[in-house]
Amino acid sequence: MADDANLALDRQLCFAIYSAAHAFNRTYKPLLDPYGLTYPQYLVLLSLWQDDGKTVKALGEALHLDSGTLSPLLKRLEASGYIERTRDRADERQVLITLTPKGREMKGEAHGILMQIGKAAGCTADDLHQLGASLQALADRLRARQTPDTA
Amino acid sequence: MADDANLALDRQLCFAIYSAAHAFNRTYKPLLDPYGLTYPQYLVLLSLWQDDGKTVKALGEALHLDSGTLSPLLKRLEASGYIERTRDRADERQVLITLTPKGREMKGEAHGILMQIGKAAGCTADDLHQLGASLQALADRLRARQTPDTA
DNA sequence: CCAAAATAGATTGCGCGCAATATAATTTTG
DNA sequence: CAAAATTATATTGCGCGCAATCTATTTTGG
Repeated sequence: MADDANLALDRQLCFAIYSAAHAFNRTYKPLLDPYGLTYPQYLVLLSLWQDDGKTVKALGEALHLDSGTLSPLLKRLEASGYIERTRDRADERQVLITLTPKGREMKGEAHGILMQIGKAAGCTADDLHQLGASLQALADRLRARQTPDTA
Repeated sequence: MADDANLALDRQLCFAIYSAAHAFNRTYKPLLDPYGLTYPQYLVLLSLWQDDGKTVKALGEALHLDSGTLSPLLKRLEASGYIERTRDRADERQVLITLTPKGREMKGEAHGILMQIGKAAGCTADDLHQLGASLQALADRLRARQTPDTA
């Protein structure tokens, strides 16, 4: 019956995203281990390289993560010397996240890491861009159903 | 320079997969909560519906998970009544995972869940299938670099 | 047949990811 | 201007996900 076909599709897509995310994680791990970084921590650095000096909240919005995840993660990133956490003088509730020199230097290493990933992914930059765009669009649609902003 | 463009691509794709996986997770959560299931537990059921009576090892290969993840997860699935864990008489090292009646009945509920997801994803079954295939291919290429099976 | 190697699962420790809650600072209201 | 509501971050608890280690059971080889 059609139900079984639908279930197969469900399994295929859900599992594809789930396992692609894990495959990425596992591919990055050996590349990031030498720097004492995890994949989510690397994403934080990617975000800061683009735009340094964010608040925790802004970082959370950029990465779709909440303070329960970010607070301890950022403490570890500070402990390993990549970022600094400073209370905003003007609004003491906020914590500003800024790159240290070590954090900025790491950006230079990222290029080599990227090359490795590109090789491992084994397709053209265009293919990757296309896939990324499809995924982002899908994720955006899923998120739109969760938080009906336009009330 | 080109490096910055490459970094942007890196950020886009890595982040797209990472955040799409989380978006899926968050979309499934409210649908699975009423059944006391988590997303990885649901994936185990999907796999068993297709092929009941696997060993832990076979399940791990199907889902790309190891015993460190599966052992406690399967114990929870047993505790909530969806599966049974029985030692294989012929080889006492192995544990066979089989669906309980409750586990088999849950397959009927999956159809409704799937409909919800389809609606939330907001695209045709064909689109989803296409995207799933691209992702699976990418994940396979990434995994191929990690474990050079063909030694 | 028995010791060594291999195999299947389980356990431990650590880092997310998220819900729920707590705390502290700021803003809004009465 | 003080109490209440809001906002930003931190903490706690639980379930993965994975490396490393451990135990128990085959399987192999001498």
